[in-house]
Amino acid sequence: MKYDEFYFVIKVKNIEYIEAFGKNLKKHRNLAGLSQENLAIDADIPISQVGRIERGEVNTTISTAFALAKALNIEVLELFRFD
Amino acid sequence: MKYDEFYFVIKVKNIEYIEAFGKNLKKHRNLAGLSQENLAIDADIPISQVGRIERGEVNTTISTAFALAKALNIEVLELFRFD
DNA sequence: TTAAAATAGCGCATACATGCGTTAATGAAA
DNA sequence: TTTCATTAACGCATGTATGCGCTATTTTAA
Repeated sequence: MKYDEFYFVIKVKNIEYIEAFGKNLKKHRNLAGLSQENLAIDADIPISQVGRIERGEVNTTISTAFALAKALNIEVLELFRFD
Repeated sequence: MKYDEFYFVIKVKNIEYIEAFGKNLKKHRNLAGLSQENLAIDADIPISQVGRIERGEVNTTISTAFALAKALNIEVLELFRFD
């Protein structure tokens, strides 16, 4: 078998967007004056997960976003307000 | 061993919120005049997934929300603007 | 400096979202 | 009615977010 061309189908899941989301979360957490640990406790999620989200390591779910926003005392859509 | 009281720890992942999100997605899809299939194609996700999200069966991710909003030609935060 | 607090980052098991296919049910138009 | 389009809903494999624990690194304050 012989190939003259190679085709790559790469599905990017918008790493930039996920990283921007994490950055924005961190911003709001600092504005609220909360540590990752306190935010995690208030949102009832593991502290390690807060770190992973802020670092853009995970593509988190809308229910987690909801829990975080609630703990931060802001509207969920504020976590999505960035460029 | 004898128990006088039973304690239940149930972690609800906000089914109402997930259902409201799906309802709102459906609203925006209809506003855009798109079928589930066309939206799925534009957003590059399976049509079955669009249906599951609209029906509130799945707790979707922020990157999927991003892809849907892009296909709908709206800001992501519009998908989170509901009560 | 040193000590304490905060964050980064790893490993692992489990739950679940995704991706892909299929059929059933519903709706709309002829 | 019949046909076609749309949506609902199921099954299954795979990837990955979550949850929990732990240690390393960095930051902050004393």
